[in-house]
Amino acid sequence: MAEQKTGDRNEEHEFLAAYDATEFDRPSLAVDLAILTVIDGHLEVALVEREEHPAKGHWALPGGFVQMDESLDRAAIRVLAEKAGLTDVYLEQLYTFGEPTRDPRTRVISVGYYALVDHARLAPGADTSVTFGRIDVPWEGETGGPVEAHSQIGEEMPLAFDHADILGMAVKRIRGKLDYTPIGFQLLAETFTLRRLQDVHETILGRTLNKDSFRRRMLASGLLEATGERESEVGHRPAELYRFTKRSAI
Amino acid sequence: MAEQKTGDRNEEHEFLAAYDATEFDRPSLAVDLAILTVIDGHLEVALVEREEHPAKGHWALPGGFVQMDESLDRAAIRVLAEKAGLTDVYLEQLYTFGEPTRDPRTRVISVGYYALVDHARLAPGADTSVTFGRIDVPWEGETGGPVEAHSQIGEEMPLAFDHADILGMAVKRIRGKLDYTPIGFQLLAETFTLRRLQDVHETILGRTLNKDSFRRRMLASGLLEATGERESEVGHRPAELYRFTKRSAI
DNA sequence: TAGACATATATGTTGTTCGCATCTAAGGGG
DNA sequence: CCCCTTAGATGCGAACAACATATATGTCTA
Repeated sequence: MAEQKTGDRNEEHEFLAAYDATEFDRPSLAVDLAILTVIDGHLEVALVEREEHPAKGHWALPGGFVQMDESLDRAAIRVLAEKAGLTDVYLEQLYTFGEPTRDPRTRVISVGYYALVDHARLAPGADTSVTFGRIDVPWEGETGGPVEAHSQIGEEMPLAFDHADILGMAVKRIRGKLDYTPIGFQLLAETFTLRRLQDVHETILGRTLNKDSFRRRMLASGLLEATGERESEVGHRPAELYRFTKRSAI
Repeated sequence: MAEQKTGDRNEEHEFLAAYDATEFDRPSLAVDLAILTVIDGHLEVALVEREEHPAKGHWALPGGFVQMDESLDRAAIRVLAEKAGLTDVYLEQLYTFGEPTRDPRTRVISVGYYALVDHARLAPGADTSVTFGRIDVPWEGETGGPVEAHSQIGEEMPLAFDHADILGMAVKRIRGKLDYTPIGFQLLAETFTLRRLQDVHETILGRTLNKDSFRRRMLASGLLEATGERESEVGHRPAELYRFTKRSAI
């Protein structure tokens, strides 16, 4: 990096003091979260029913406006805690949506995030206002496009604003990422069997995988370590329990 | 989608009319573009020297504020045309940068984009204010992290704001994308030899590739079609010229 | 004009990986 | 104690990658 001279520094300071921040029009800035989990062989997402206009009666991704002193990541973490009562989950920025008409109130730019969480962490609190909806993906592989959602009893859950696009982008992203990154672990408890991990992968990808190839691939990745323990009370031979070696962090 | 009753429509209309758009603080919103090309075996990026504070004397990615009635993509296309005189190039949203302190003037959120363009399209106009700098990538593979730039005669070109991070993210993205997507074509002219295409891939990836495997992979992808023509005046056996079959669009 | 030279293109060989099939292991339940 | 179910290991062939070698085809030079 180049060093600035002291004269430059003073000059810059004066410039900044005189700068008028209202010179340009500014849109509102929000984060919207696709909080994903796998429940009973289905990919599900946290949704909030809108009780006010606009899009009253539709379902929205949990979201909130970004405060002036917080980063985008920090805003996403805050929304995750406030709306879903979750901390320490896998969270990643997805894409930013900025069509001028995406929100009828005013110009709102939404930075989309997705989070992956073990469904077992969702039940206990029940202090959250979110409902989980099952995701219907009308396309194969990583084609991409909007998706829809329905409740566990089959009722449609129409999505508000462009949230079908955000959610579709999230599904596309994790499908792609699953091929070369071990994000499947994030959707499981601390220890799990290889079968459970494969179930998660199959649910996300929407297709069946070869059992042996999957085993080999996972064990060869060096990201799993055997705990030495086994599952119990399963009515058949118990499988080894594995743990994610946190080496590669998030 | 669920139908709204007429009563709901009127109610929503009244709500929107009364909505106060100034309720929340709003950051400025900009787009910054990493316009990438390959020149003489080097990955280069379009940079603009800052002649005013802040970061005077540093080099910045071409960028601009998003207007209130234009989408993010449209803003990026506009900047591409205004600053670099380019139209119809490969352009994709990259990541959004929103650290509160990334711009010392005021809170500025920047939606990063990257563009890929054949370097031959950059020379003729010369009506642009951009200079191309060579990218130094201090990491291997797809590790990620900030990168630096230097001029073609070896002078450092210190990057302004967090543009080293934006550029680093762009390099990481295209390295990853190159493995399963034919974006290399975007950096070449209409027709090209397999050798040229391989050169581009090697430059981007920062490592050599096996020639035969590369040939097979490219030809098997079904995205290339032979033109029947050959290069000429090369001092050795001329190679077949290929063309990108636009089937899969951008 | 013949041959050297450089690179494109084709062919072959080997090792790795993936999918599929088969076999054995180990728990629970009747 | 036998049977059922799923875990986990082993073996085989196809597909594919890297590496090596051989041949084709242009320019350049003596």
